[in-house]
Amino acid sequence: MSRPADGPGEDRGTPGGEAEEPPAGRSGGPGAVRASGGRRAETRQRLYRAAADLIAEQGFAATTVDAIAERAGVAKGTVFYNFGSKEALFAGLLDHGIERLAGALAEVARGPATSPVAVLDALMLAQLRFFDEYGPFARVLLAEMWRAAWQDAVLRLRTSVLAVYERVLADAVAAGELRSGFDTGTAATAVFGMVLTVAIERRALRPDQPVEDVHATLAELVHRRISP
Amino acid sequence: MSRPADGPGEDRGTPGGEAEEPPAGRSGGPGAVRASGGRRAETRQRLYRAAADLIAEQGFAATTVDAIAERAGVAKGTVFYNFGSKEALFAGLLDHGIERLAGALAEVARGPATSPVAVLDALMLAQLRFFDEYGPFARVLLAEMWRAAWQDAVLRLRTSVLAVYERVLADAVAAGELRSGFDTGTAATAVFGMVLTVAIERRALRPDQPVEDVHATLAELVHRRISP
DNA sequence: TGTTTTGTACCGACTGGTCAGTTCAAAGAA
DNA sequence: TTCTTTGAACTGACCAGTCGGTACAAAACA
Repeated sequence: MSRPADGPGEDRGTPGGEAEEPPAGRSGGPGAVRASGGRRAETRQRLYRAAADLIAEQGFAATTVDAIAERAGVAKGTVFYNFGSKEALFAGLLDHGIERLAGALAEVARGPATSPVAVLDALMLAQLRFFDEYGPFARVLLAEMWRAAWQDAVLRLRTSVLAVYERVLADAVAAGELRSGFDTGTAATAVFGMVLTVAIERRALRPDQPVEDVHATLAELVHRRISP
Repeated sequence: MSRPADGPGEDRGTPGGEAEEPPAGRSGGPGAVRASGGRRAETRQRLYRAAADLIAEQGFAATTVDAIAERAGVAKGTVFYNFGSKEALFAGLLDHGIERLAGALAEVARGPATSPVAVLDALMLAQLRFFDEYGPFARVLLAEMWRAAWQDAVLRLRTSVLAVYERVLADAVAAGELRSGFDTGTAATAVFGMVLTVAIERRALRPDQPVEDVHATLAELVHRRISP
């Protein structure tokens, strides 16, 4: 093997790691860390988007790395340079999406304090809008959420997304708007799953229906406005 | 091959078809049809169950026919003898499950006529119980429901399962329990997705919690009993 | 009655193709 | 100079589907 002198076989520089940051030259050069101010980040974004699109259509296993690279407009080698493996790319995609969703919901929850029911409403709308914008990600999440392989991601989903719902429901209990003893954990999952399902269905089957209409229906379902 | 004169190459007996019934000897021998009293049907059942288990864990593409055959305790050839292809096996599995679920819900809807809200309650409980019993199928359905490849099955799901929910919601509108103009289609999907998600979550994370408790939470969420 | 034929159901080694991941020299960017 | 990307060839594992063949029960026949 011709490899010059790169240390014992194993892998060469192998940059693709978990790190969101660039690999950080092991030479410790100080300036090197911040590195290519965003070129690499942009490549990763493109790969995330391409992967989400394809995996939403075909599933993880059926989607080839070649196809992802082609759709993203990069060379196959770039995928492995950036992520190291197909699985790591996917794990990164899940994390990235969950983080954004959690951010969107947390922002709503931080908003001007009104009644818990109003906040719940706003959360559902925010989730609906998020999945409307990132439809492929919604499908990927739905399909892969319960696979044992990605339990880490599911855990993050629970602690960062479902927790927002659960907190609001707990507030509602505290405010006397829900019976005390109400199972806020199950209800949080229920609302999340409801919104996720409807968001996907709307995109797939009724793209013309305004998100706001769908949201109104869900709001009516979930609280007392149900009554005529 | 010893088969006498079976026509030009193409496929030989190629039994694996859609038919639920045995292929039925073309010689028309009357007794032959009932054939080996359900042996084949039982093999198919075993294959359905094995496929559902494995696909729930790993997804369709990642599940090999070899693995399905092994888990079912049959030879690989038998899978192709019975279904013709991996895809056809999966399509059969979806159909089979949807048919059973639709049957369970339709039976509830046919029951003694009470208020629409009570029927909605009963439907949710029935769906919860069904997915509790056929957990792997629930996960398969959730994960694969939106893939373009299985649109036929989704259509059947809509016309035979979601329609039951939609009808009850329409009854509720007619009975004045919901505002007229309420979007029963979206709401039906919402309820279905909510129950599906919660059923999977319960099985995966809280297997000890009684289904009835989960149902009570959902019931409170969905209609006016929400109020303290 | 015993024997032969027929068709169903199943078996499992084998094949042809596919794909994740590797390697590497060279070019572009910062 | 160093980091990042390119592009194309290569490998080794893996897998859907095939096909020659077996087992067996129920006709059909003698």
